[in-house]
Amino acid sequence: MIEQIIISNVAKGIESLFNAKAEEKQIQLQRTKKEFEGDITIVVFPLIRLSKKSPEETATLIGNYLHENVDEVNDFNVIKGFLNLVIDDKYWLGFFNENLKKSNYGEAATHKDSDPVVIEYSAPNTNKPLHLGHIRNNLLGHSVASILQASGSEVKRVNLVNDRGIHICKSMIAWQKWGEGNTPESSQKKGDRLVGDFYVLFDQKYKIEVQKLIASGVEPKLAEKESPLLIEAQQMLQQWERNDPEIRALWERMNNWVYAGFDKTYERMGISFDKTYFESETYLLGKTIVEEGLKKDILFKKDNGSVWADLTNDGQDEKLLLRADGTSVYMTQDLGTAILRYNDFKAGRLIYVVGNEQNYHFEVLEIILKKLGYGWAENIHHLSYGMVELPHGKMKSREGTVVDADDLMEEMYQTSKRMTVELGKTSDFSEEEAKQLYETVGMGALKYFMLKVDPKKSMLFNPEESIDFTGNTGPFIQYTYARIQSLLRKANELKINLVKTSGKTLEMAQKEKNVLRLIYDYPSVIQNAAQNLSPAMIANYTYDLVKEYNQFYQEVPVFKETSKAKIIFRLQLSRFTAQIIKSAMGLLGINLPDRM
RNA sequence: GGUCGCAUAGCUCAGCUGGAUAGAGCAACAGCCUUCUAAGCUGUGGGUCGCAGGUUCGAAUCCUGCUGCGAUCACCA
Repeated sequence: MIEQIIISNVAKGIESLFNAKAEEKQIQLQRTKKEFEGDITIVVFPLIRLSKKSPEETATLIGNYLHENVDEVNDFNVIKGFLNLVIDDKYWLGFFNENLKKSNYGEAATHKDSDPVVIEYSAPNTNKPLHLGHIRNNLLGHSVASILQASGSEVKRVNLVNDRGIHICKSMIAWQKWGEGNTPESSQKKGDRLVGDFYVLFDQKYKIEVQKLIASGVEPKLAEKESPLLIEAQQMLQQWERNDPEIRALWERMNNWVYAGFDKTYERMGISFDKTYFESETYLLGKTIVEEGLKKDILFKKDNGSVWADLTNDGQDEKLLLRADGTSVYMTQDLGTAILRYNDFKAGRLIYVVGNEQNYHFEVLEIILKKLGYGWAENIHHLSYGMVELPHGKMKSREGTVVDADDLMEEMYQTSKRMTVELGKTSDFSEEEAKQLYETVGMGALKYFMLKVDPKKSMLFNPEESIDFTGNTGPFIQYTYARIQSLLRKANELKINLVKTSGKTLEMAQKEKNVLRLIYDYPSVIQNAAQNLSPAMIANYTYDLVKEYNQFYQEVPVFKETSKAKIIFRLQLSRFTAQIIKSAMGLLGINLPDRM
């Protein structure tokens, strides 16, 4: 790496020039700004303490030293406190030729010695279909997993399905009462949608019942608690916990409808898991751990029998872990599943992709696990992402503003189809090819839109305006890729051999070099994105690369060139760019068309 | 009220561990298809980086306070 060469030589230079020792931090490199000549810039301000000379003088002395002692440094210029180094094109071309044939360029080999990263995402409830919020969650989780893999980690993707509880009982009751034996088949509805509809129906009937009670003189709060429907749901939950065969059968039946529906949604989204946990199988897990903690006096019991963790020394309040009746709460279960998961995979790291509304929960989870003696709890990482907001605020099921995942994906398909047909892109496509293109572009637009913003920031989605297809978008990147494929097809027709390298003596146009410089950055972009758990970094990098490539494409024609070597170089550069686009978009779960 | 997070162009977003005149896209306007795909390229206009202090040779970036927005603080999940 050229950066390493420069840093070590700057250190040497400082020693021989100023008789001083530079710390690593003091040698700061950055990319030279476009408006100045050069490739790499050294910021000399931190070094003037060592040189005891003015910034300009220091820069000039170091520049001279590097010019004389480092082959790759061809020239330099000094502007204020910035030393701009011109790196010989031979270096860049050498790098290019060396890496041209690496099919997985940018991706690091898996380090086998370290324990796997376990990443949880999706975590749906089985009482309603997936919505916009889940889309961000799923895309983020899946993409971060891919990025970690590419950076060299072994990764396990897990899902934890919330398949039991009062919510699913509500759907079950509504179905029993008003379902008329309807099934996904008989109603022609996706199973998750069908069950979700019954959940909504329960809520409607429940509200009517509460209103009636209030009208008959019952206190509003009491009415909400004493509604016969709600009591029925609570009783059903108890029956479920007692393993009542009839209830269990219905529960299984309806959940299976939901899973069939989820599978379709996941499939269209391109999301998958290595393992799926079900809460019905894990919800009792935390109890024994809590009881052990109680024995060891790490936790304490209140007079009514409820069990708590005292976190007042950790800047938090007290946290309930077992109710007075001995039943567990969300936190209790999560303690249990964390330990289970850690043991299942010998996890080196546990990542949870969960919205930032649960920041508090995860903070407390980690503290309690540590208190209970699980040192690995510090390897828990909550990938806390911002909410997806609509122009008028959050999604609210009551106001019918929930954006359904399936609906949104279908809309993206239709928009993609409309745009593509308007542009006349598919006139020579078969019907099958055309459909595939609409899907690829529509999903590409959606995924890129969701992933290009920093995960921790909340983002805005406006259902009124459809997601763009021009500018910083998925389709723009896909389009560039398709353009390159077109070039390569033509090269193939012309029987141009792209195997042999073009040597180090080629003269590059500025636009070519710009593209090459970005290609050079890709491996470090992956590492950075992995470190920050940020698909946005991959997206923004790819956009920069593609934008730069399009400038090259527009300004530097390939096949008009008379020099054979240059034609080959430009095609290789194009192919290399396409390869990176494919790799990077792969990390975001975005497919690419060969024509569009 | 306590805790945590966010605030950059009309809108949506970049800006890596502090470094040069703060960048893109959308929208607006003006150009570029007899030339490898115009879902593209070029140009113009648009900013007190929420406000006020502080640290530093240097602050959108770090610290403090304030304002605004959001989340959270349940014997809910």
